[in-house]
Amino acid sequence: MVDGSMKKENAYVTIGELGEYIGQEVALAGWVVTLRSSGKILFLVLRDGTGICQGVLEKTAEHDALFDSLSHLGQESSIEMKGVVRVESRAPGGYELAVSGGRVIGESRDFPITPKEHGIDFLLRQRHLWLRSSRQTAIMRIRDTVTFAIREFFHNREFKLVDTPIFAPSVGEGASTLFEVDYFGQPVYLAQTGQLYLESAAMALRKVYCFGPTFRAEKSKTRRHLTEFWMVEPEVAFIDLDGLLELAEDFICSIVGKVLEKNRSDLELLGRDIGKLEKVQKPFARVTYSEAVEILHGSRAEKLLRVEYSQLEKLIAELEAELEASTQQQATVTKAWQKDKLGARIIEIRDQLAEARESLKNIPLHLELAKGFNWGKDLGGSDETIISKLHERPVFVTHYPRMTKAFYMRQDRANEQVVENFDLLAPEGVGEIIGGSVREEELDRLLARMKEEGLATEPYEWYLDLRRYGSVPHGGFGLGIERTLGWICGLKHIREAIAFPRMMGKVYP
RNA sequence: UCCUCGAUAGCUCAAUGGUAGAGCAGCCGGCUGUUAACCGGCAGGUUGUAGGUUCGAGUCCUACUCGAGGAGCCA
Repeated sequence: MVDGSMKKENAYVTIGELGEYIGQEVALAGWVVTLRSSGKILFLVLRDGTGICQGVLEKTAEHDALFDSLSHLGQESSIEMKGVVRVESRAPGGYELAVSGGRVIGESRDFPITPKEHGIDFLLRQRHLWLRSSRQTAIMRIRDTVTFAIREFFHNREFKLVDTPIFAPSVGEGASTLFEVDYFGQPVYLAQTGQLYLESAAMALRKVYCFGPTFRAEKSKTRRHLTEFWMVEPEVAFIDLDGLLELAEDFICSIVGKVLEKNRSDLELLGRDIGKLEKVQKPFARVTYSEAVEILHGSRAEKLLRVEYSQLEKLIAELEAELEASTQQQATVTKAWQKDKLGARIIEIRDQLAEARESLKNIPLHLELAKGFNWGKDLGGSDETIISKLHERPVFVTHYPRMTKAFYMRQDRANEQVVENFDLLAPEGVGEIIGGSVREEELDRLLARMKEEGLATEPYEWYLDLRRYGSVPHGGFGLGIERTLGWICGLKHIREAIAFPRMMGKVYP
């Protein structure tokens, strides 16, 4: 491209662009990741938000003062580091800096997050600092790709972004699951969806979407729940269920494709099985709710759970053997650091063992839930897991019983017991990431459903107007960003998918 | 709301009912190619809270608090 000086946004070169400066002297600015000193030589690993780079400094007469000032820096001190860039296979990242100058920008002492294992409670209390770790930055980069891919996808298809309100005056069903806010003496609720407002906008712009935070006050403490999460919701006029499924399918393929294109190294850092993401191609399987119930009752589900049960038993036996071996080995090794490394591995094995035993214990319960499932109930978490594990790609489940779903979902004219809705279940047992439906466009049917649910019509008059003034078939869906990221990144818990997770009983920092 | 498990140094964890320890982080010293470097030293504690059993409790019992992940509910 152009010469180096033209590219600089300021006096500093970033680590990401070091490859273009081999043999040249550059100045980097960043934070100290680790620092090792051997008396006469020191290695300083710097992180600047674009990558990591090792600086090497020898203690010579010329650099004596510099050596002393750098060798006493604490982890995460911010510094400026100057030197000549050279290729070095032993250095992380492939380049290193022969340090010739440096300056402390901001000191750091006793950084709480050490290069050791930490518990989740501690890490969440240090979330503002935890964000700096390689794993967390990888997730944030993937989130950025996902967010951008979403906007790009809708923009390219002529969808218009419409921002819907966070304060919602009335609630649909289940008022207890929303956060109440005092709005000048009047109770309002933090939005759990922008959908009803979006339907209005779809009657204006035809294809619209909203993308923002959404709030649920459910007292759920599981790995797939947050009280504040981000959701993107498209809404389209003149669309039917098939059209919605196609849209959702293209949407998911587009998002996953972009992440595969832009974040391979991040996925590798997270230890994600990339082959599983590469299988995310059209078409996705489609089963109706009624078929899902049959699957749950049938031999495939039972076989799946039995296979899983024996695999878990095998895994547990292996882990127990390794635990035994590691424990014995730990008693025989002499070096303290060897004991420590084995100790860390033992803790890891115990964690995995505990998790495997928990899963094993749950399988008979899941089997029982699946067998005892009756048509008319909503699918439970374990039921969804079973359906999703039977497929390598995401699966659509459509046509749920009318009575388990919201009043605005369109009744199937061929079978009025069910509605034209769908959930999209991500594979690998992740479960629901999308929920959507065609909306009931006939005023009379909508009013009948509201009556059935015992809903007052008065707060919804504006919404009913959409059926009075040129109603058209329309529909849409909502995608949970954190759940999607959890699936793409292979996270155990979606709390890592957002910078500052809000969970039941956790609002700090 | 229910079920299961847990709480010991800043962090991760040890400790048959019998003198509370180790590693990391911190501080001091040593070491010229380290990859969570290594070696030596120093410092670091009201064992979540309140009771109880006992000659003696980190360990046993009861209650509570907080946390983890399941169920329900949901994206």
